[in-house]
This record gives sequence, C-alpha cells and structure tokens, in this order.
Amino acid sequence: MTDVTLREVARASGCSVATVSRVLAGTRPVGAETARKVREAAEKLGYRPNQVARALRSRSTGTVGLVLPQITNPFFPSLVREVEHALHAEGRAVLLADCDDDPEVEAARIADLLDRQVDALLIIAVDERQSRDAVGKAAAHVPLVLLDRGCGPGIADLVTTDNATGMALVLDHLVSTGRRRICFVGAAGTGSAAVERLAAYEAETKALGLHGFGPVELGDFSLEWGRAAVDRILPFRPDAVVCANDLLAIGALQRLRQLGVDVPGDIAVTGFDDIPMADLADPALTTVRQPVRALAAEAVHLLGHRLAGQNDGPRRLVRLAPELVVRASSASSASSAPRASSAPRASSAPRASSAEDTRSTRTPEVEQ
Amino acid sequence: MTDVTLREVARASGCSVATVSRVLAGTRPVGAETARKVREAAEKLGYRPNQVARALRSRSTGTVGLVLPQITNPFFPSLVREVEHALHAEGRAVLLADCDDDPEVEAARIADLLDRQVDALLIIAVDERQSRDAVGKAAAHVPLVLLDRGCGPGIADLVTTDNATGMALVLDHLVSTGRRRICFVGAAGTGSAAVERLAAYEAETKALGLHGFGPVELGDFSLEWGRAAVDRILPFRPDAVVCANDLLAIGALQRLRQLGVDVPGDIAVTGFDDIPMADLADPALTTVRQPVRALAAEAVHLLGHRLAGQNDGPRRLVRLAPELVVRASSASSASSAPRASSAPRASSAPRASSAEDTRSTRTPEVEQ
DNA sequence: ATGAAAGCGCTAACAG
DNA sequence: CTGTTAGCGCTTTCAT
Repeated sequence: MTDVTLREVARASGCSVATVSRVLAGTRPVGAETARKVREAAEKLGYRPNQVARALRSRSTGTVGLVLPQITNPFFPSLVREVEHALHAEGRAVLLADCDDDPEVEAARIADLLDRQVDALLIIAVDERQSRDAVGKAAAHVPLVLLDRGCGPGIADLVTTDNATGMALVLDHLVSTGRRRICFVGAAGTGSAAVERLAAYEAETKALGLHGFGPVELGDFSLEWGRAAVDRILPFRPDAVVCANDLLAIGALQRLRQLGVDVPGDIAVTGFDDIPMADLADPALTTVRQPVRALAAEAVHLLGHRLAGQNDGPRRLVRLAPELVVRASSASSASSAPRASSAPRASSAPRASSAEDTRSTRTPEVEQ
Repeated sequence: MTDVTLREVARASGCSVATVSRVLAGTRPVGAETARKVREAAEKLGYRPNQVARALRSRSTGTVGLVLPQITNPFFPSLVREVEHALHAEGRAVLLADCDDDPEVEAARIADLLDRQVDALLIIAVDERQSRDAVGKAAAHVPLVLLDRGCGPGIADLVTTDNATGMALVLDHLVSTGRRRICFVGAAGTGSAAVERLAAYEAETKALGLHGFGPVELGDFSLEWGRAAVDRILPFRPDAVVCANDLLAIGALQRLRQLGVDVPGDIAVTGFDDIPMADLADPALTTVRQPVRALAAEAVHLLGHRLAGQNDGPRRLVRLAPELVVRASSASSASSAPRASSAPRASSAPRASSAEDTRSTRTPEVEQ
C-alpha cells in the first residue's frame, strides 16, 4: 500500500511536478488539456496529496487546535460538534485537547498543539485568571479565539453568550407570569458565567423593582449545591428560583420534589445553558438556550478573518444573545396568572427570542 | 516570533544539526559534554521541534484519528475523554472527526484523516453494515481499532462491552429482588448494541426460566420510543421493564410517572450505558455501566501493539465486562422482596460486579 | 561519537 | 502557461 507521490503522477501524465501541483492545488492557471491529463493520471493512480509534506512547504497544516476544559461537561459536546463541522466545512481538521479542568494541563496541551503547527487555536479557557498566561503566549504565535469563557480583557478575540440578555429573558418571563418572590442560586467562582449571570440577575431585579427580596446563594456549579441551596432558600417562601446553570436547577428540582414542594405550582425553577438533561428533567426545565451554532460559526469566522489577514487589528468581543426556552418548570400557576400585567417590563413580547431577533443583539466590532 | 530551528541550535552549540537531532530525540548515544551544550543552547533559544518536519522525515505524525458518529450522543463524551487522555499519555494527539451519524460523511472523514497521515485510526462506526467498506479500506493503510461498535467480523480489532454479561447482571438483579413479570424494550436496528442486548435478554430469560412471559418491544434508541413502548407493555402488567439503553429507560420512566405508575413500587425499570442523565433521573436509574476507561485503555493498547509491530497478526475481539449500578428505579418493592430466593440463579453474589471481577471477563485474544 | 549529505513530498520562486 | 531549481525542518544513512 505504498502511497502514490506527485512525482509519479507527473511521470504518468508526462509533465513536471510543478504543473501537477498547480493543477491539483488550483494555485495557478494551467492549460486545459494538460490539466485533463494530469487529473486523469492522478485519478488512475489513486493519488492523494500528502498533507504533511504540503504543510511543511506551505507553512500551513490546515489544522486548528480545539482546547477545552472537559469534554464531559454536558454543555460542551454540542459546541464541539458545531465547531468541528464549521471548521471541516472550510477544509480544516480539528486537533482536540481535553484539559481535565486543569490550567497546567491546558498550558501543556496548548504548547503541544503549537509544536504540531496548528494554524490557529480555539480555546474554551479552564480558568479566567489561571489560563491567561498560556493563552496570551499562544496568541502571540497563532490566531486565537476564545470561546464561551473569557480570560481577562484584551488578550484575544472572545465569542460568548450574552448572559445579561439571558438573565433578563428569564426574569421578564417570571415576572410576566406573576412571580415576585424570586431567589437566585449561583456560583461563587470567578468565571465569566458565574460573575456575569449574578451581575445580570442583580441589575435586572433592580430594574424590575424586585431587588432585595430574597437571598442570593452562591456555591459552585454542581448538582449538590443546587440541592443544598434549596434548603437555605425555602424559609423565605419564594415563588421562583433562578439558577445560574442547568445543573444547579436540576439539583434544585430534585430537592424540591423530595420536600414535596410543587413545581411549578408553588415555585418556578429556571436554569441556564439548555444542556440535554434540561429537557428530560421532571418537570422539564425552563432555561436559556445558548446559541451554540452561532457561537461556533462566529468563532470560526473570526479565526478565518485572522488567518486571512495578518492577525493584527483590535481584539473583538462578540456577544450573542441566547433564547428563552419555556418548559414546564415555570408554567404559570393558576393563582398568580391573573396578576400578569402589573410589572412595568412584564411583557416578554418586546424582547422576542426568535433566532432572527436575538442574532441581531450581536455587537460585532467592539474593542475591549 | 519566528521559530527557532535545529540549525540555529546547532550553530549556537557549536555542533552539527545531526548531533542536535540525536540529543533531542535521544535516538543515538551522544557524548555527555556535547549533550549538555546542546540542551543548554536549545533551552536558551527556546527551541521547539517542528513536528510537521519531523513527521515528514520520519513518516510518523504522532497523530491518531478518532472518528465517531456524533459527539452529542451522551455516551460518547466520556469515551472521548478517556481515549484522548490515554493517547496523550503516549505523546500522541487526537484528530477528531464527527460524522453526523452519516456513513458517507464518515467515509469522507476517514479519507481526510488518512491524507493527513494519521499514524492510526480509532473508529466508533456509524453503522454495522454501511461503515464496513470505508473501515475495511482504511484498515489496509493504517493500524485501525474499532471501538464500542462492530462492523462485521474480521475487519479490524474490536474493543467493546460485553453486552451479554451486562444483560445477565440486570436480570439476575431483578430476579433476585423478586421480579418475575419482566418485559424488554429495545431497538430493531442492526447495530451491535441493539442485536446483542436483545439476544442476551432472550438467552438469559430462557436460562432463568422466565422466557415467554412478556412482550419484547423493538423500536429505536429514542426517548420517544421508550415512552411509547410503555403503553404497549402495560396491559401485560409487568413488574419490571428492561431497556436496551438509558434513553429508552428514561422515556419509560417519564411515561410511567405520567400514568401514575409507581417506580419501583409497581414496576422496576433498568437501562444500559450509565450516561450522565441516568443518575439524575427520578427515580435514579438502575443501569449497566460500560467500562469506559478500560475500553479506551484497551483500544489504545491494541493500537500501540499494531503500531509497534507490523500491523499484521490476527484480528482481535476484546469484550470487557460492564458493571451493574443499582439505583432507586429497581429498589425492592416491599411485597415482592420475601420471594427472593425462588429462582435458581437468583443470587447475584456469584456474579460480582466489582471492577476487579468483571475485568477478568476479558477475552484477550480471540480471533474472529 | 560526530559530521556531511541526502532526501521525506510538496510548493514557491524564477526562468523561459 | 510550463519546467527547473530550491528548500520547508528534520531524521537518517554513510562516512569518518
């Protein structure tokens, strides 16, 4: 099974290797007849260009490194899928690096990918602070786009979900269905999801005139904390629990069921991310769906931009608006439904959540 | 940020490129003093070997292609993680290819990976039959190991879960906790999971003297079918529903709850795979956990074997025994518990499911 | 033990 | 438009 080389195709078609290369790579104009002969010979011999040789000479491997904290995080597989497809559509291949949620592993993986001459890096950073160094260094070598999670300001392009809009969609929805006694369960971490969702919750409740009602419970992004937080929140007799991600919300649902609390009758519960489990929870979880495909497309687009240009120009921050997915866990309770129109921004209509509309929330060229 | 080359290290250390190469790759014995100088120079210049150039010359990229049907299938992320880690531990990188569950895409992705000169392929085949052609062709070029799903006999090494053992564990458990009126919900497909789990169910129920009781409902591996199958099974008044995977089982749980049937009081439900959702279902799902880490390790081991050797020798079929994970969905109902010891193989003790014991079910060198 | 030289398979200059 | 010639950065004979 020895591979056919350009040279053999050249010999078989009676012209030089350069010409064959030109025909097959489409780099330069070539005579019609010559081209035909070359293609014929290549076809007959079953010629397949050796991408490694091509990469060495052309200084481009057509390969992009995708670095992520842990593929088992339920939010990532769909993102990986979209990224993989978007890149493959451009003829690029994906080198995958799973960091086991460890910034040191992340740094090592990034270095390895650079040694392998990836054309660019797409990174979902492990940690807002601890990843910064490795990411910054890598960005000096190749085009680099951060996805989903930031890494401090100005270090590289960043494509992420607009957490503020997502939280606003949730709160508008809850208020418009009559909920007023709202609590928040989130994470105390320094990651963008933890920080931004909490900030958005506080800003939005203030704007809606609900501020200062219930407790804000901060732990980590785990099922266990979701369960535990319920016990701390329940004494305040809330009618809604807003969770900073789906895992927390599912934990909360479990604990509430255990305690015999009716969801959504007594308390509405909402999540964030729309991981696959959200739809399978019982009751199915109302949540904020991240615009996964658009995130991937935008990130790949930015990469392409930097690959085509000179990898300079200002860093961009692109925020894509998510979509509210209303499911059973926040269905209107019969008693509170009539009160719907009492809050100023209670109607969710002006903040439509269709794919078209939310896409327009994109802020394409904001310098950090 | 222009990269440092071997040549520059040679000049800086006062010796030839060949020597530098030898020191850094550890290929041949080198004088201690020379080695020191070389390493020092390399260190000072921040030299990083260009893996593409190395690959071209040495005809080995240190890269393995991982081809899978759909990364969003909830069973795959943990497998990908383990494979990625196992390969990285050997200094190899993973080129990921998601096939969108389409055999044609799969064939294209495999061809692309071969063009990129992967040293080997690890494939979770999309389809038992339709993948066979592309897989067979690829196996002629590089070492190739099939993971999780077969592709017809004798085409390549295959590492997979022992479905028969898994099903036996489930049935022993159900019988030993007093269940007798057992039904099966599975898939009608031709994939190994569908076929083998059904066959194992039938063989085992026969062995246990339960054969012929309830219906065997075959659809596809979807939540919807899990729900629908419940309606078809319920008239038979079963006390247990064995499902061929977790998604089916979760669908069944949802429908049973909707109908007000008590699980596990009235009916026990079991799944297969132990996807992350299994633990979050309510009640938590009793299921069969695939030995994910061991599957990955074994697959990588076989790859290494073929990479080291000459990629000949008989095809191997390695089946690794899974582990029963008992959760709430099959807890003993108070009424049926006392009847436990009536069936011949009812005790689950002899078929222990600890990692040690099940691992020994491995059949390491079976020729297909 | 070390160096010189020959490529791996391909693309990019540079001529014609 | 096409051929000739270098050479990408490295490993590997083949000498010494």
